[in-house]
Amino acid sequence: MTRSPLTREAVLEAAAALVREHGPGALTMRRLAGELGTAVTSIYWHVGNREQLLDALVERTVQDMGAIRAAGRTPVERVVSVAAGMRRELREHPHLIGMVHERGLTERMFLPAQRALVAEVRAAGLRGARAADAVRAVQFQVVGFVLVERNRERSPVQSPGEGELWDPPQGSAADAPATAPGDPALARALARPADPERLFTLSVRALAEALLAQG
Amino acid sequence: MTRSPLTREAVLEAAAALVREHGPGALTMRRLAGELGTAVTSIYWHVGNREQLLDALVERTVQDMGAIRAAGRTPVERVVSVAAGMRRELREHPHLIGMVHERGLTERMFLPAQRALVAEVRAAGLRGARAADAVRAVQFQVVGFVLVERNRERSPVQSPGEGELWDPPQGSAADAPATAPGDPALARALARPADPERLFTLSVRALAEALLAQG
DNA sequence: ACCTGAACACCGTTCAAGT
DNA sequence: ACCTGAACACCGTTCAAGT
Repeated sequence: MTRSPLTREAVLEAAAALVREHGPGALTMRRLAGELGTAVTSIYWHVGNREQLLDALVERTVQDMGAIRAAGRTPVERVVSVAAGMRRELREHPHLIGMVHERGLTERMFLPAQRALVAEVRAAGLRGARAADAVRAVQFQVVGFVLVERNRERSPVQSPGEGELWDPPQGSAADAPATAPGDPALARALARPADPERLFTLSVRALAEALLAQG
Repeated sequence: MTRSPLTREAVLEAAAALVREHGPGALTMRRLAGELGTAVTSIYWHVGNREQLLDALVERTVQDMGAIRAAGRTPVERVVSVAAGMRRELREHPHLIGMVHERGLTERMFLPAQRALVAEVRAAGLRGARAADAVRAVQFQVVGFVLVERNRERSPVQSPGEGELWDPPQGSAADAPATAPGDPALARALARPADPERLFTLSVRALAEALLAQG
């Protein structure tokens, strides 16, 4: 029953499967060895230590990420479509995004998207440092949004606090300004959980509108 | 040499110190016990398991966070000042923010800031669901930005990829649109590392301008 | 060149036993 | 009510030894 000889590629494949199916927490060297039917120590020979294994894994999926193409008529709509594409790609790799983030590779991951954003920003008439700022603002916005969003999904017991907002601030100092006097629709809207999809589009569009208006 | 009896408060204090000085990774039950001069198992009696200890720790510092007051003349400037305050508070607890984030408490952490934002958004004339969207958009923007920013700081080997953007896309398909034809200032700006402080203010101001303009 | 088991230094957690 | 040590089931990593 000699197994096919272990390769670096096979190790990465098994590791990726483990992460995909059971999350990054399930990726232990010993469990991986079990999955591969080898001794733990063999893995070290092929991919170095655990940290290097994770690096390779991340590198791999970053390169697998597809290009992002703009769609829409106005530059603002095209920027929004690129942002939506970035978000979609991030969300398609729910486990990886955290690992990419921890490794500081989020920007490299979005080089193609950056290229697309540059084109749109220039089409809107922005040049030089101002154009660069606009591109970066959108990139930060998108990545940041997805990070917050993903976290929100993982721990759904978020909203209880949001209701308190409308009770009198009991323990707090009296210098807290009175807010939302007589706007029950606002209060209700904030009490409801946010619709991330809508909020995302709305935010990116607002940001893009303001930034591109300078062109 | 009988030590003063162990209390829940003492455990939390020691744990907080450990995190503050050596990061969350240093907070192990055994090391904590060592620091306190007790058996590991005593900790369990006082605070439950490690997860509950972290919960309590986070809860603690979330409540310690000060109120945030708006400053400035226009609603936009006042929103920007609140956002800056949120960012400052987050950055003052560099280790905690990750823990808060993982526990999905970021929003609760910012209830006072939300109250301030509601006031400004209403001052700009927004009402109901539209006002709620504006508030949430800013909140997401700020928290997301700080998350991305913090990650960037932790792994400074980020920029190498950004240079590649301006080389001909060698391996990539020919369908990649040509970008930034003849804008060396843009290329240079994107090659330089971003100035987060500037980018933050710029982004929040742009977002606030567009959102508040609807009022 | 590739794979192995043994060993080291860590983890979090449970539990029966002490006072 | 509070604290303890022993024990269990895990970790990542090193290393000398095998083929």
